[in-house]
Amino acid sequence: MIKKTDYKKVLNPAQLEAVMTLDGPILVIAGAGSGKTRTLVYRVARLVEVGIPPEDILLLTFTRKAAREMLDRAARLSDARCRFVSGGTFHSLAFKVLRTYADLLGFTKTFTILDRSDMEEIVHSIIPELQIPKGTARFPKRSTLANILSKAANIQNSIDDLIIEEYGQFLEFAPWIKKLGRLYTDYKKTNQMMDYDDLILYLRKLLAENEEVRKALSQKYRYVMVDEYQDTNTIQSDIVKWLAYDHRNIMVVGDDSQSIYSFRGANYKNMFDFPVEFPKTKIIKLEENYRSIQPILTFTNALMDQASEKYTKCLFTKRQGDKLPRVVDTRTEPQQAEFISRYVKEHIQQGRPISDLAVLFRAGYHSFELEAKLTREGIPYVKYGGFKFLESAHIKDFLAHLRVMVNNDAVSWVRILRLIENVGQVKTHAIIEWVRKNHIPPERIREWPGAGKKEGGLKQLSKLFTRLARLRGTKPKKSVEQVMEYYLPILKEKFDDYPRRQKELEQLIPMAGRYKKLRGFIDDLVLEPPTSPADMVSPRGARSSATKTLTLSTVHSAKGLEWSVVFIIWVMDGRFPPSRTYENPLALEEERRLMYVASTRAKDQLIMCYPGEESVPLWHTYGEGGNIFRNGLSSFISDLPEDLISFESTGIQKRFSGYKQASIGSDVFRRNQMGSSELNPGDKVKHPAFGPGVISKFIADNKVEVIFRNVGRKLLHLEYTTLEKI
DNA sequence: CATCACGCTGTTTTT
DNA sequence: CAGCGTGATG
Repeated sequence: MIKKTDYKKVLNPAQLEAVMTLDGPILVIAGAGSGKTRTLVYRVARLVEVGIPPEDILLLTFTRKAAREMLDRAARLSDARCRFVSGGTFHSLAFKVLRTYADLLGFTKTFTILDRSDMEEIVHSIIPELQIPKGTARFPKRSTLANILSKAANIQNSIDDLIIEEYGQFLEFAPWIKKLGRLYTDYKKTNQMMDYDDLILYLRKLLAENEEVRKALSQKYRYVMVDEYQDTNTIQSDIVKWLAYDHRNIMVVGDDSQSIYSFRGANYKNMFDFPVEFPKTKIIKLEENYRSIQPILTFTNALMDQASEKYTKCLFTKRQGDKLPRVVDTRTEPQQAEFISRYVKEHIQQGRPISDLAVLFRAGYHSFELEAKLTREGIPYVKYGGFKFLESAHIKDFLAHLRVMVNNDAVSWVRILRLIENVGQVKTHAIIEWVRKNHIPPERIREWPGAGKKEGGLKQLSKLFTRLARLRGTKPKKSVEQVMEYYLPILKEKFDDYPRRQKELEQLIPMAGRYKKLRGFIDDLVLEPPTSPADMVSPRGARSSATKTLTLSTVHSAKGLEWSVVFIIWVMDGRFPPSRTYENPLALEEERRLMYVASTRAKDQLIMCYPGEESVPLWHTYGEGGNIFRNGLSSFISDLPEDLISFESTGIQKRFSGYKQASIGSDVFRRNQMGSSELNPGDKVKHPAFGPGVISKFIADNKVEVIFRNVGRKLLHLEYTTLEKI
């Protein structure tokens, strides 16, 4: 069905210009809530309307889901053909292209994609090869190593530089980490594997070095649009350049103020470089906000005015409202929780829906205290963010069985075998070695010469694989059911909370039902993990009655969601390495952007809660279950003109002052081993941890008097220390 | 050689 | 809180 659209009626002048300009490079600077998606949707519709075949249009978005939603909307409002527009993430595009051209890079077309935890497992398995001397303390753990390697790949930095800049505490391990990186790369090559970073790196390589591929792609995708351009990294922006190299029909949309993915190499400066790369770029600013009331926008404008590098834009709105954003100065986490739960209760009493409310946190674990409070008060809530469905152990276990059928990879074998009783690390590796050497198909695993009575589990496993082998070539649903039958007993044995996990696993059956081939199912699961809220709800305190929900969320997963009242909990804690503290102006900038993103989610009211300024210059702790906060109020809020925000205080007396270090309660002590580990202001952190080892060493080195209490059977509890007065 | 219990460490965000 | 390493036990 094709509807004629009167664009002038539904778009404002800036949006209209973005929609009607079809050729040549365009940069759309889309402020928060300015109808960015709407603009993209109409532009897709317009392109199709003027006769561009939908499959010639490429829409790169942040998530696959975002692409689908946009295309559905475009299809609904004008032309059903919009559904056939090519849309997806950089990674899914790369995957499609690489499946076709893998041989040009020395890969087979059936290479395996590694997700983050696969990567970590491989990294972990390589560590012994480094032959690190025994007794070496604090070698980074697998997830940290994976982070380092991945980030180095993403920002195109040497591992040395990255370690110096961001992982100073691991400086002494740099040579080993570099070696690890090389071994990991080798491993991937010999096993025909690519991780997420490789996908985009190889795509760029293909485009840069192979003119044929570039021609083919730019002929295929004659119109390219990129959403959330501020969140692309340099590699991705290179890909964009190559894709548009021949035709220059490229539109990128983003907001330099909303860049939140710098931790994985996103570079908002791409927004500034775009007009340089593409001369004669048309720059269009969308500044009218349709979401918030003016006081909130005035506040966010003022916030971003402080940014050092930006496209100057000024958000405005026609929405009426005069409530100022409130800053509520609490002193402890329990107080924050108390304040919010009281607000929520009043809100409910006034008969307003609880789903109006959202609480944004920068990090998932900042919500623990509030979650506990809400649970105690019987206030239902849903938590978004946190660990993904696919990353949980049971899902990985489960899928490993299927993956072996598609690709005999060692990572999956390790998972599968470790689930069998009486098979540990040693036997696992012996079996894998045996399988590899003798080219044993999975169904013959029971023939392993080392198997005795104890390893009866191998027989069961063989049976499973025999069944799966028979199902080869059929639709994946049946295979999934077979694995389910095999795995459920293991699940029940392994996890106490198996009912929940079982339910999650059962979701896989209908998903598999939509696929014809097992391989496609698995590849999509890795590249396109289910991201609906239902999938993301964390086990912790989640309620299924989702009608009345207070949504807790990290800033990140809050993208694209809206609420009337938003609380922002802004915890400044001392857990980050030195580059993230406020001595670093770049970190301040990033914090400001995060705050901007968070605040522009608000519709009517915005309430910020955070610990107030203390006179303790270094760090201090709060009571039971508290956090270590660093220097309270953030400078970029306190610098703002007073009439933009209203400050309130819950008026709790200062607990500690005048000491470099105040007190460490035993509970807090257990929880807060992070943070600044040298206890001198301005000193660089040498250890990531602030645990008993570091404390006692510090005490010894500095000959500081310390009082130990609660020296129990378990652990030396350091309850109170007093260091020198400032 | 596997497993269990215990103690310790390190905790963001995600394709 | 969970994941890791270690050392004791079977």
